[in-house]
Amino acid sequence: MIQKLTEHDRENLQESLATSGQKVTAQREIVFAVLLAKRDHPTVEDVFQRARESMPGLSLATVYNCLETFVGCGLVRQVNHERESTRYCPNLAPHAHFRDEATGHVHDIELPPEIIQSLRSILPAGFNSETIEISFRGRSQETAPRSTSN
Amino acid sequence: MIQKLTEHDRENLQESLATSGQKVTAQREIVFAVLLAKRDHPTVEDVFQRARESMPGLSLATVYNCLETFVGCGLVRQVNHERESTRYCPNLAPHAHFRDEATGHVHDIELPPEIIQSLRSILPAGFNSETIEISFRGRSQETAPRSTSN
DNA sequence: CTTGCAAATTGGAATCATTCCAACTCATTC
DNA sequence: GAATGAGTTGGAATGATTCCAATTTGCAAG
Repeated sequence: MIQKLTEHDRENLQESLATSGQKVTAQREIVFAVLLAKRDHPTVEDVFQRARESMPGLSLATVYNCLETFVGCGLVRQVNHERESTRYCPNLAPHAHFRDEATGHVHDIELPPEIIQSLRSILPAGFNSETIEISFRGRSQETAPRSTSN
Repeated sequence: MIQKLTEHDRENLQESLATSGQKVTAQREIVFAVLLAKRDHPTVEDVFQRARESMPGLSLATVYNCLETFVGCGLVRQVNHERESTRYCPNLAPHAHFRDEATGHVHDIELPPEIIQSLRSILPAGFNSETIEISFRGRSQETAPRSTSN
């Protein structure tokens, strides 16, 4: 069973929602509380299960709605890039990706070895990573249609 | 219509496949050629459409198979993390994620401001990014069940 | 208090990428 | 030229997510 929000967390919720013109509801409180209670990067289904313990009537659609709302007003982050079709690229050189939110295009960004080095160095002892994925998202002034096809 | 593979690319394909005990087939050649022809990070559906121009009978399942094979033998990369349920986290501080391939657990990794700085600096002029996502994947000796729940 | 409205919620249907599967093809080996 | 096994195929199944139309709720104005 999920404990109630602290006064502080509740205010935070209330303010963030208010900023984008939305209200605190019982469902939103519970979903938010679930996220704060156990920070294990739950899936929607996880959140749904946990929240239902406190509010058996809660629907999955509402969990989706709440989470979307929270992401929208910056209360939580989505860990996986938003779900889209998987994309493939034959560029095997280390590089990051930049996804233009306006056009949907993905550009390769060269990745200097120093950066890869320093990234590896932030991993705590005992963490071994074969793969690092870096992706930016934002807008670019696509001057010429390069990067995208070559 | 997709041009044929160059001698060099074909050898590359042949060798990579051979290394993991697999053969070059007409379908694989075409799918590989499609990937090399236009490096715009196509989706499976994109690849399917393009490849079909050269081989009308090609099936979608085969495109999936080919791409999986290529990823398996290191010929191409998957740009989106493999498709899984979206996950959420209320940790708004800048941090990277480490996904343990053995357990599936996702750990937050602190992200020093210098790194964020230097990452931003590799973006070419004209690219503005609000969001950077960094994720490692590998194995960790999960000494204690921390990070994952707190 | 009621009435009425807009925002939220709900359950179920629809969508879409992906996976699964059983049948079929094809090159090779015996 | 039959057996073997990898590869391919189309269609069905799955699973996450979105959509939608029908309530319900929270509040504000009368």
